Amino acid sequence: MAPTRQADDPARILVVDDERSIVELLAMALRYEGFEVETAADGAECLDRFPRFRPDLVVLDVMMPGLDGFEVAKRLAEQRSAVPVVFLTARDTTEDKVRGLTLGGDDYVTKPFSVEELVARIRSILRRTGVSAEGGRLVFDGLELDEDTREVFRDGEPVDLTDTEFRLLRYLMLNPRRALTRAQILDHVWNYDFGGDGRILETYVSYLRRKVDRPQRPLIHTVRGVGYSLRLPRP
Amino acid sequence: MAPTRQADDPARILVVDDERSIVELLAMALRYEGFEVETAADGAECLDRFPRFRPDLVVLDVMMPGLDGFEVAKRLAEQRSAVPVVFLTARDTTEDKVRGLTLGGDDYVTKPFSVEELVARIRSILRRTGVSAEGGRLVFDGLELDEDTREVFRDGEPVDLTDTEFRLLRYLMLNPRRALTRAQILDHVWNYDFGGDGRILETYVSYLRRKVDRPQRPLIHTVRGVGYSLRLPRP
DNA sequence: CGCGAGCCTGGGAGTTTCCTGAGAAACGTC
DNA sequence: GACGTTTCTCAGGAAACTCCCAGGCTCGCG
Repeated sequence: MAPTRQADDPARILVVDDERSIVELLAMALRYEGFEVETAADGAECLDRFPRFRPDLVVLDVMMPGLDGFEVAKRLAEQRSAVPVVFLTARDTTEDKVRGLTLGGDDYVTKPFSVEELVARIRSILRRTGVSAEGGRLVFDGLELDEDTREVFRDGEPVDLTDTEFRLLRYLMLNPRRALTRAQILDHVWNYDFGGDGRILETYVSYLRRKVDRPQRPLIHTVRGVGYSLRLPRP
Repeated sequence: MAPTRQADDPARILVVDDERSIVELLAMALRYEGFEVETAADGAECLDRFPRFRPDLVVLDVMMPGLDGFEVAKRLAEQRSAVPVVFLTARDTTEDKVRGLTLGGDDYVTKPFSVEELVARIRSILRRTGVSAEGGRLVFDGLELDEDTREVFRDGEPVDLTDTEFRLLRYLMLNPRRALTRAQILDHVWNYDFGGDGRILETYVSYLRRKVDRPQRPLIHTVRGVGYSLRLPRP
């Protein structure tokens, strides 16, 4: 019998991709985020698992052998399931193709994505569909970050951030006070195939400090030999 | 029959490394910490032992003859086991290689590591995965140490510690009232290949006393000829 | 009480880690 | 295809940290 979701149950997510490593990466990350996860290796398996698992959301690769992602989504829609879909597309996929197909509550993320970004999109959709109650507004001291509008305020003043700066700040604000290691931050904020110099983190911390931190009353603190931490300054 | 973990059972840890000395070092340290430990000398043995032992966490060397650590982790994941892994990597292993594989609840530690650091990482993961209930906050008299935020308080006052100072204090607070020998402390807090002067311990004890101890009501006591002990002062 | 071993701590050298500016490369826009 | 924006690389210099040393102090013991 298909489980029936209660208010406080973890949301269920079905991950569909033919690349084993991607499926594993996502399953692990999403389970860690507290979701209940099942996986499928192709479209047919997805359609097979769907009715029994009854996910709240499907993460669906577009490029798959056999049924492609769009086709699968169409069949799901035909079953009168209003389940939202997050498509995974290759970078070179023309955006127009994806648009048009992502009309409902759907969304899409281009590979390679950062895990943090995908999780944020999923959370955003679940908020809109009312599955997850938490609001998308993060607040810490005088800092405010709205995940849905992507607006950031410092003491009420709007601040313009680039995409990477925004994701970095969001990750810090999702883990206030914790000392996050450089590796954790790089893993969550940068794309999963980022192979470059880890010192890029320092550059972006520098950018962020300039834009959202105050020389007096700094919130972004270096934890030497470990990483960074968002916390109140010592008195 | 595979044992089933009860709430208060010790967590089970499988240690996999081809260097006998490392395996023994870790097995001893972890058993002493109250974990149930099994060991394996290579990837094949790990995969063999895994289903029967059903560990809550695997400590896995990356560089091993035959199956390497990544490959083993992949095979474990294929068995739908969501077991978290702590990878042991050589210092010169590029971070990028490990990144992307440590996304879930996983983590990694570079060799040579300090035993204390590895144990701390293990505890942190088990806390997050809900296996171990204890919070990451150590308290002794007016001293508080938060393992997640890496914050230390003396009578509510925040204290800034360097990395080594923090690890030393954490080790003392994990073993309150016990007289710890110089060798024990050096073995746990410093990297296992530390070949320097053992008198460095005195230097760091001095630093710590200055930062977290009170001249009246000292907590860090010298046990002459043995080592140090964290305890209340004699009245 | 006096001696020696063990311990404490200030000073400082050497190394590691971090910060930031400058600019190259990639991307999107008109 | 030229421009502006964003991402990323690189390098010099500053700062923080680890570790060693040496002189002096303390404790325990004879």
